[in-house]
Amino acid sequence: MNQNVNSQEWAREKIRSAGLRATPARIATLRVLHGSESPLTHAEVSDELQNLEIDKATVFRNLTDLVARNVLRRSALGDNVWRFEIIKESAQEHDSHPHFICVDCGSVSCMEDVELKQKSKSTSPLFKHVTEIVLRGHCTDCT
Amino acid sequence: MNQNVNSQEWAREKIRSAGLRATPARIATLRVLHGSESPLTHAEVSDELQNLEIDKATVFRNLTDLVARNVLRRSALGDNVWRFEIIKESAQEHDSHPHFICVDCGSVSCMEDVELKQKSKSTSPLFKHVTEIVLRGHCTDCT
DNA sequence: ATTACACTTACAACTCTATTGCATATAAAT
DNA sequence: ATTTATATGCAATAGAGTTGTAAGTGTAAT
Repeated sequence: MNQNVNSQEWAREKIRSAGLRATPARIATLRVLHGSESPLTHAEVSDELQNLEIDKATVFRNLTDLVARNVLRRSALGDNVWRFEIIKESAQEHDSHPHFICVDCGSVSCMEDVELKQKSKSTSPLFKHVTEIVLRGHCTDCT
Repeated sequence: MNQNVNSQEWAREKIRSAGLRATPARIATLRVLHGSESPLTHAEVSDELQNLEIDKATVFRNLTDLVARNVLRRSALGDNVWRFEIIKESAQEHDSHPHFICVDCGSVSCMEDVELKQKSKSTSPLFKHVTEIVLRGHCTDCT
C-alpha cells in the first residue's frame, strides 16, 4: 500500500516536472512502464489500463508527449511496432543501450554490455550520431 | 536495350531457379530491386510498378514468396515498414550486413565495415544467433 | 474554496501497412 | 494444344497510428 502511494507520487512528480499535467491516464501509464523490465508496446500498455477505460488515442498521445519531454524513449525494435520505456536519469545521456528482440517469441531485452566497432578505420562514417541500436535474432530459449 | 534483355533474363532465371514461376509481376519486382542501391519498401516497389497495374496484394505476396525462397531479404529498419533487398550470392551466408537508417530523411544505407563486440566476455550472451543489426541516427547530410 | 482557462480526454473518422479468401487467369510441363 | 498447379485481381479485413472536435479537467491565481 505504501508502495503504491510512493509509485503514485513518483509518477505524479515525474510528469509535473516534465511540464505536463498529472492526469490519471498519465500517472497510470507511467506506473505500468515503471513496473516493466523491458519496453512495452502501445497495445501492451493499453491492456494493462483496460480497467480504467482510457481511450487508445489518449494513450498514444500521452506516450508521444512523454517521449517529447524526455521522460520516455520510443524504440523501433524490428517488428514494426513502437515500444516505450522509461529513461533512467541515473546514467544521463548515456543511458541509451542496444536492444535485442527474438524473432521467434518476440521477447525484448536490454543489452548493456555490447558496443559497436568499425572494422576499417580508414572508412569515413556514413553517420554522425547513432541514436539507436537494435539486434534481432533467436534467443537462447527459442534456439 | 541489350541491357534490358539481360536484366530480364537474369530475373527470369533467378525466379525459376528458386522454384517459382517467372511471371511478369515477379520479373518486374526483381528488376526494380536490382536497380536499387538500398532496400526498398513495398510502397516504393509498387510505385515503380504503377504503369504495370499490378495489385498491391500481389506485390506483397511476391515479395514474401521471394523472401521465403531466399532470393530477397526482408529487413525491419525501425520506421515500422518492411524493406526488401536482393541477397547477393557472392558473399553466401555471410552477406548479412548492418543497416543504417537516418531518422531525419529516412535514407537507408548498407554498412559493410561495422561489427559488434561484447564489452565483458564474462557475461553469458542472451542470444544465440543474431540475424539482423540496425542502427538508427542522423546521417551526415542531415546533421 | 472558487474561478478561469489552457490543457486533456473521449469519440469517431481516417490513413497506412499488411493479410486473407476466393474466383479467375496463366506459366510451363506434358 | 491440353492440363493443372500456381499466380493474380479484387474485395474485405485487421491492426498500428493519427487527427479533428466538442466536452471535460488539472492547476494556478484569485
